[in-house]
Amino acid sequence: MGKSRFLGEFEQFVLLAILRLGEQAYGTTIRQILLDVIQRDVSIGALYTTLTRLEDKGLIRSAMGEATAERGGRAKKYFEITAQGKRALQETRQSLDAMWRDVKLSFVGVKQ
Amino acid sequence: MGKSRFLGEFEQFVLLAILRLGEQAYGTTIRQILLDVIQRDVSIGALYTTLTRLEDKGLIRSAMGEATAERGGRAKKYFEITAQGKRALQETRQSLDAMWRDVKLSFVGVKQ
DNA sequence: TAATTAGTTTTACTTTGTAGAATAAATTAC
DNA sequence: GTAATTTATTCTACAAAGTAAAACTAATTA
Repeated sequence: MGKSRFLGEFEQFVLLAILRLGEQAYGTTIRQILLDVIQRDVSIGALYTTLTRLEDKGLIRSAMGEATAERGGRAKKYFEITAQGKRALQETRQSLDAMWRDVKLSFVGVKQ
Repeated sequence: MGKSRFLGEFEQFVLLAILRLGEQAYGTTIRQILLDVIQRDVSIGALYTTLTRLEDKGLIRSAMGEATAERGGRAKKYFEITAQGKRALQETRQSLDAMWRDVKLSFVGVKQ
């Protein structure tokens, strides 16, 4: 249950990472996607803190996976985005788009 | 002097508001643009806190305007974005775009 | 000179971002 | 069969960013 109306900037990236990972979204893979796609190297602890908070707010849900590791390791906790999470993501994006609109014009001297 | 590498979500909106206001960017007008464009109603105190922090980080600069009020009121403090601020804004945007790319496909059932 | 008006600063607290260490549960080597 | 190794999550603690409300400032006008 979140009283805050907006997505934090890192929360946004985590939600997007989960979306693009689909079935394969869990701690390690989410961290890796962030590293691959936007070169953002966050500690795994930092990531889990955010995941926990997103779940508390109802923007994602999780389910423990089978303990089917090939070689050692404990069970994975898979995440997926909720309808509310998608909505939050879209609203944030729309606001950003609205603010960027026309601004481009004033952006002289900086490559877009 | 900012050690944190990323723009906060509200910081981003404030920078964009300043950009689109051009010469006319000061407390009241920035607040109003946020309200008009994205229906975000933030207290004036909250806004100034963020403006101060953005300036400390070198993302914007300010200059006191003449005390040319038509009817009462003190001098305005005008803000403008620095080159560093533009860069930060663009980098944030590029990261967001990169993360959104392809994700659209998995977005079934939600209107874009 | 007291109201009024338009604007900025201060104070205080909540929420979000972040790392590092601790813990957990499985597999394999001896 | 137990000690290492591996893969993963949880806990703890603190810094940074978001936010409102109240205080303050400096003009103008009645």
